[in-house]
Formats: sequence, C-alpha cells, structure tokens
Amino acid sequence: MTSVNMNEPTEVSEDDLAKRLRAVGLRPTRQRMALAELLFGKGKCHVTAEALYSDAVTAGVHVSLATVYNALHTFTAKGLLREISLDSSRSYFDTNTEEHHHFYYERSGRLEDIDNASVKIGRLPAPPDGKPVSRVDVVIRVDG
Amino acid sequence: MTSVNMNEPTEVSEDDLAKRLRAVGLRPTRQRMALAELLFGKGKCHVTAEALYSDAVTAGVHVSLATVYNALHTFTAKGLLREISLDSSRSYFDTNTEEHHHFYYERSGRLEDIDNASVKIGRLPAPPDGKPVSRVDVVIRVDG
DNA sequence: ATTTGTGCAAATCGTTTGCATCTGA
DNA sequence: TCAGATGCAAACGATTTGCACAAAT
Repeated sequence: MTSVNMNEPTEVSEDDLAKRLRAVGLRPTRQRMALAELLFGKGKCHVTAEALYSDAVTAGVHVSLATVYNALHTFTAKGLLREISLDSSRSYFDTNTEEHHHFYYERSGRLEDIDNASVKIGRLPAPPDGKPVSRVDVVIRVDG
Repeated sequence: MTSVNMNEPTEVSEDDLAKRLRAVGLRPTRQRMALAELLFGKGKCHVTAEALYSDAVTAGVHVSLATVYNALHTFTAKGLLREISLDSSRSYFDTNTEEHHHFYYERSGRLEDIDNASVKIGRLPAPPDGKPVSRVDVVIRVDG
C-alpha cells in the first residue's frame, strides 16, 4: 500500500514545502503542494507518473495526469527530483537527487536505493574530448 | 552515414549468419538474414529499431518495421543482442552481448562502448535475499 | 492585471498486436 | 505440408500538447 492519507500527520510542514518550491522559482499551487507533499512528505523515493497520480487520487487530491507529468518535469528541471530510465516503457522519478545507485527488480519493476557506502567504483575512464560527465548511473538488475 | 550497401563486400559470410541463426533455433529468412547482416556484418554496435529499419530501407531490403521489432526482440531473447534502456523514449540494442559499459551522449543520443579494461568496479552489494543479479549496467552520462 | 498553472481531450510517438498471407524446412 | 514468419494497419500505453479557464502574485 503506497497511498498517502492527507489526514495523517505530515513530516514536512506546508510552509517548508512552499519555501522549497519558491526557492526554485515555482509558485506553490494547490496541486504542486499536494504532489510535493506526497513526494517529499513521507519517505517516498521512487515514483512513476501514473503511481503518483493514483496516490494523489487516493489521497483525494484533485489533479490531472497532465499536471502530474508537468510537475514531475518541472521539479526535475529545478533539481528537486531526478529522473531515472531503466525500462523503455516508463520513467521513474527519484526524490533523492544525490549521486547514488540502484537495485532494479526486473520482475516487479521495483527500484531500491543502494547505500552509497557499499558501492566502490574503482576506476572509470573520462569521456573523450574532455566532455563533462553529467553523472554515472550504476544499476544492479535483479532477476527476482 | 550509417547505411549499408548490399553490394559492398560483407565481413561475415551468408553461411556464417545462417549458421548463427540456426544455432539459436531461428530460421534464416530473407529478412532476418538482411537484418543480421546489417547488425553483425559491419562493426555496427548500437541501434534503435527505427535506425535499423531505415538502414534496411536504404539498403534496399524489403522489410516492415514490425518485422524489425520482431527480429530485434527475437535476437535479444536468443542472446544475439542485448537491450539497453537509457532513455524512456526508445530502446537501444547492442550487438555486444558481453558485460560491458557505456558512455551515453545525452545531447545526441549516441551510445559508445567503454573498453572493459578501463573500468574497475571496486565493490557492489549483493541484492537482498540472495536474489541473482542478472547484470550490472554502468552508464556514464556525458553532457556533450 | 498579469503572469503562471491547470484540466481536458486530442494528438503524438515508439512499440505491439491481430490476422491473412507467404515461406522455408 | 505446415509451423513459423511476415506485412499491414489498427490498437496500445505512456507521454505531450493546444487551448480555454482558473489561480497566484
């Protein structure tokens, strides 16, 4: 059960969320606040657009799917989220924007953070022409 | 220019390709042979379905897009190709089926193999519950 | 008041499917 | 022969877009 009930106590205050949105130049609209709460309020980490949308509906938030996509992309562009592509059929968004890696359970489509301390990348080549690396993604694909 | 001219000398003989297909239980049909030649004949490494389709058309091979998808998936299922997801908008197929990693040029969508010798993964955690790892993908995302 | 965001439904894009027809063993 | 392949066009599912309306500053 991944839904969030709006009546439960929140872990991030409305003010904090509003500040967070304003800080990146976004108006704290009703929809964005509700989605931000679903994303950042609880420890929720990895979402697809559809999943967030259905969480919102379950939580009684009136929001359209288009707005969910819109918000996810806007948040990503503003650095509040990070987009992950593991499967050509859907995009995941991660509330953890730090460099870190993932287990991907191919069967269920579930994604799980890997504790950064347990990963040690020994040596990686630099890209040709001194081009900047935007990031390094390590995905451990798990059968089960 | 990534197209392939059927009149140019091939680097893999028709017989070899046919054997390769038969070896995995696939009939060496006209279309599969032509696609296999485009894929394995030259050093071509990374393709999208659309790109392979247009190469085929350019090469004068009569094949439908559906058959291209069909062949790519069949080849992948039989271990002749490996599918790579880097971008939720399209799938890449790699003729190199060994464990290896990639540079991904986000701007152009181009994909490049990383020489395996230049990668050293220090330490990775095992998945919970002793589940088997199907593979580890390292993608170095490059801005340029 | 002006700018920015939202909702809806239609459009798009890559990919898949249904089914009649063809082809290789 | 006849299972296995192919082609076409229609179906699909995730995502995007166009545009009129609503809300935030």
